[in-house]
Amino acid sequence: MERNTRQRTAIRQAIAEAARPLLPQEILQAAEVAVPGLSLATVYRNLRTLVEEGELLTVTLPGEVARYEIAGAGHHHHFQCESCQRVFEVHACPGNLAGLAPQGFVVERHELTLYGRCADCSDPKRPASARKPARAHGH
Amino acid sequence: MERNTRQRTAIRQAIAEAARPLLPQEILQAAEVAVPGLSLATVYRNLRTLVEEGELLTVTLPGEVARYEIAGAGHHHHFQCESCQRVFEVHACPGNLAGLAPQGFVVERHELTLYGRCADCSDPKRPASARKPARAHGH
DNA sequence: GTGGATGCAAACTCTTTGCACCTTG
DNA sequence: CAAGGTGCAAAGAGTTTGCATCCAC
Repeated sequence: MERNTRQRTAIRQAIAEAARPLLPQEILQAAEVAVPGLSLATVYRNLRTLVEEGELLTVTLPGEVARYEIAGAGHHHHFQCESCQRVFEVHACPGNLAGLAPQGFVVERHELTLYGRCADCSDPKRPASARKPARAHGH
Repeated sequence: MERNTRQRTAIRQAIAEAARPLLPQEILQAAEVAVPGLSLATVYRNLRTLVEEGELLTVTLPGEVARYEIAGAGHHHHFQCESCQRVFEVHACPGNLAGLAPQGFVVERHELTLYGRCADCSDPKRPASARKPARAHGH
């Protein structure tokens, strides 16, 4: 049976408030404000549980680690800003992609990712350097 | 200056012969036939070098580790078979995706991945279980 | 001969797991 | 109070790197 712990509540809320797919690290940062001492392992365990329950969706962009978003928005795609690295939902779809595959291939679903500049970063009045990127590690 | 070692030659050839994007592990397996004792570190080092030189392309599908393919095929997308997990090139593109993003977003490029059954796996005469999957790990 | 390349093992990042303790229902 | 949840640290997978040795040019 499912329990409602402070930790789970804080994790759920952090994702709900973000309105965009978040990294586990970002979720930890947002949720540990409400629950000091929250561990990354707990974030991962809850993410898995919430995905299995269908409350969250895993968003995996090419070459990126998994992000998490609230489920229920229906079929959609994602846009990643190449300036701030943040990911946004795109509620549009080119559709009708079954014909693109070679002879004999059966297309069942598709993933589309758009790249470019988000509204903030393409606005000359608000340069990218003024905003905090969604991830900061540099290999 | 670039050198042509037996290792680099074997790695290059393994990828060229595959005609589809390969995992580092698959490249190692194919290349160590020609160069016994080849190490995975050498595969990774050469992959990086060859990508930097523009000879190879990194193919990163959502939620998958990087694969590598020969560069120069022009703009294309990929198809992953959900039965054998292998990845194939798709030389078609829906095009004209710039209009899908929200107001103020600038689309510069896109990635599209199709999922379904490859020609082999959708052919009832050749069941998937008869073919070797491209990756075998099961978390 | 010398600088790039290799093999090995250790280090690193991201994620999962074992275990003892704690907390919710 | 029992089952599920948590924190910590250790373990795993995939990838990178330090270092001594090797070998192409």
